[in-house]
Amino acid sequence: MFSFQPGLPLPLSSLRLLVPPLRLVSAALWQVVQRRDTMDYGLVEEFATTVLEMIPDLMSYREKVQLIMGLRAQLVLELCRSDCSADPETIQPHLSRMRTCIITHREKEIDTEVEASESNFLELVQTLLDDPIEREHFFQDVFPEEFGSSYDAALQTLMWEFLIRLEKLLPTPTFQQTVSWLRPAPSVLKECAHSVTQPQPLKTLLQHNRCHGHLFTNAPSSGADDRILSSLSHSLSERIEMDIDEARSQSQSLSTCASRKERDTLIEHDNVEKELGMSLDTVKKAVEMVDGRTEEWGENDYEERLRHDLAYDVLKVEIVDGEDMSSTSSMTADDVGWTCWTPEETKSLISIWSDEQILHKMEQSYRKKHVYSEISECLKELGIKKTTKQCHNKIKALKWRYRETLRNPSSRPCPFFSKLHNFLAAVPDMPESKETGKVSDGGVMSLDRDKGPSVAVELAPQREKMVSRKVKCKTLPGEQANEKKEDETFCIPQSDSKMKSPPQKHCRKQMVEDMSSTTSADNDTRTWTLEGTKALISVWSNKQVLQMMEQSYRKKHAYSEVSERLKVIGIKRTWKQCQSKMKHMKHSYRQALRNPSSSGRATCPFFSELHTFLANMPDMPDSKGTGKVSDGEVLSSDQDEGPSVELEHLHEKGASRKVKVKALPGEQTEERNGDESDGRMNIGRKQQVVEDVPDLELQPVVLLTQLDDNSLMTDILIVYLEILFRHVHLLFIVIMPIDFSAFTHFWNLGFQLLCLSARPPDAISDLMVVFLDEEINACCLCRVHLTKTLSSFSLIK
DNA sequence: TGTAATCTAATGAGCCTGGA
DNA sequence: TCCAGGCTCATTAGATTACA
Repeated sequence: MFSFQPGLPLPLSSLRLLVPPLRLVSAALWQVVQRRDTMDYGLVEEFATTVLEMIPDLMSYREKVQLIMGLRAQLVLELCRSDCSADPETIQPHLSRMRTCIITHREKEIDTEVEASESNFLELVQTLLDDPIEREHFFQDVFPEEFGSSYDAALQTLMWEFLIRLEKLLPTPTFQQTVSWLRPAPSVLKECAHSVTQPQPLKTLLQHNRCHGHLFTNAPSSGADDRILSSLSHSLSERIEMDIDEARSQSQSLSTCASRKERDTLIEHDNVEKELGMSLDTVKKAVEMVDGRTEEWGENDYEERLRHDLAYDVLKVEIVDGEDMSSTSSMTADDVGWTCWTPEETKSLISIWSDEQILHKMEQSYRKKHVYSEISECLKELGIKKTTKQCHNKIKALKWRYRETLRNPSSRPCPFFSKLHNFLAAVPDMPESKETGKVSDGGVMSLDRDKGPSVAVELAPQREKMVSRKVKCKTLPGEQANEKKEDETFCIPQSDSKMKSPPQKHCRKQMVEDMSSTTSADNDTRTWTLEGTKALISVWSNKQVLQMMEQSYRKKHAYSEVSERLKVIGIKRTWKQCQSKMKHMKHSYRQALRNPSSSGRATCPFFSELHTFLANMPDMPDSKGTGKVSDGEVLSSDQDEGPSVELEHLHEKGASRKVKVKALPGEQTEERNGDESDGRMNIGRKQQVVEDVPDLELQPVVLLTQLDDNSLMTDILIVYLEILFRHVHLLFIVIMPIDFSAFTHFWNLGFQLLCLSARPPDAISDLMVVFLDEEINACCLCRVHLTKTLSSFSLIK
């Protein structure tokens, strides 16, 4: 995959024209590992670390640690081998990095084996540095055995796995996708063409391909060939008549014109192509932002560029809320003024802050500036540029919020409460809670029983906390004890702040539940949370709702229906609120349509989701190239706009998935099946009825994998599923072991989880993953382990 | 229905005070 | 003098309201 034909190497300048940059770098990294260029392992490790921080689910904790530590360890040993580099000053940064890696990727429970390995390795390195004789013995006898060919083979396997998964995650877009993603702007052509201003690399590349027999003969002449000559030959009056005729023919039928048919075929093909790319829309947007950002980097700092060009630390920030945070991301710590801490950054900060060494240093000295400075440095190593002062401020704010939550549970809940609680609870200077009771080492907070059900948080000593990281939630007498793991219980993404989570008057238990995730009802009836908005979109995009909207000019009943449907899934909003929110979103969507630039899209964070059903609405503006709507049919696809969101290609998959499309009263009835679907149904005007499909296939089932903390993957999945549920009535899925929060995330969006219906969500521990559609499997970009068979699934059902 | 104005919440930064 | 805690202010952005 990464190697070219021997004897016919292309120069890098030509390769750059042919191979996507990410794949090119992947290939280079692979070669480094394959050739065992140990001294370059640092760069390889940095790349892997950055990607894995962004996409934690790409590899398991063990795999991650083994890959990253494995690379770094080889580099350290290589440095130790040489007399000139075997000094603590050179080695120490590498060891610190290994430590950071372990902390960063550490999961709920500390892996003692990993910790022991690290500790032993540190000891080994220290010995090698201190004792030259021991060092000689080690490299002569031990090293070839322990760090020889089998070590390299294991490292190569891990690296290969990593690169392959990355490759699958970000498949190279097709030409059609690229066309659809390219924003029409005057500078685009100039910028794109700039990369091929030097003719030689292009010439070399073309010659190379010619040698490999990729030259194709002229394609058969299409009808469009003569169209240009034909057009040029008409007079003005004829032209006007033709335009009128064409408009008429468009509104009546697409089938009368052969050339149009042909174009539609292309459009359909284009749509099908876009289906695959659809899920990658979010990725694509982020990549665009990254691309834009690379201009800001100087040409000389290659390593820095490499890291940022490929690192998805930028992506992870930007795609969470669909906003372009690039302006702050690219600044140096010193440049930044009023900068936001993203959830990921805050998590990293907490992760470093909660490290025993850091905590110990905090405790040791009243003067803590150097500790904040160290935290700042650690963050910098993770690619998070924050000044000492900013770290200090943030820690202060987090502590303040944590204390406030302790003192007054009815106050605004503290994000990351449980994470902070894991180590702050044991800090001696924590205040006593006014309402919830005392907090002391190893003690239990007493409850304010007058406030109704409450939660007692067991405060184990800090060391124990670091290991178990569990928060015990107790209910009042008479209620069942409930134990939840901390991350499942408290942590809500801070990014949600964008969608607001205002102060709520809850009892402690309520607070815990609210913070636990997105499952619980959206109790605040005034503001729209991220999940609430997504749920609204989900309901809005429902065929019946869209139909109600279309049927009458008076839409109150439709908004009421939306309100009711939201209520069912626990989101209480009046129809007025729904109307207002929908209006607002529609407006944002329109603006984004009119202004297809990235800034325009930034005003509409749910563009992709809205585009799936709003694009076909008759009252939508005819954006530049977005597609014209006429008589309920989309006449041209959005070739110049964002990726299409239709999934008609999925219909093609199964003949059993026969979809009958019934026209509304007065409209002509037509019948389609999946194979015939041309992908241009107007959802709002037509009623789809699925017939003759077993209940099993009618029941949508969510596909979940272990993606809970991965915003990128979750976003992709959400978009994908939302589309899927509208267009495809088949079953696949799922799941487990899975983090509760991931499950609830989808639950809150109103997705039904067939296989979970019989058991409470938190009782699910080891359910199966079944895919009924291979193509979907390919689209989902998920690691799905098919460890059981279909028969297992029927058991689950 | 679209849009501008206003309201509200979240959050980083900074100021003040007391303590080591 | 420095730091932490407590608190306020400024900035930002989403939600809501009012009006054309």
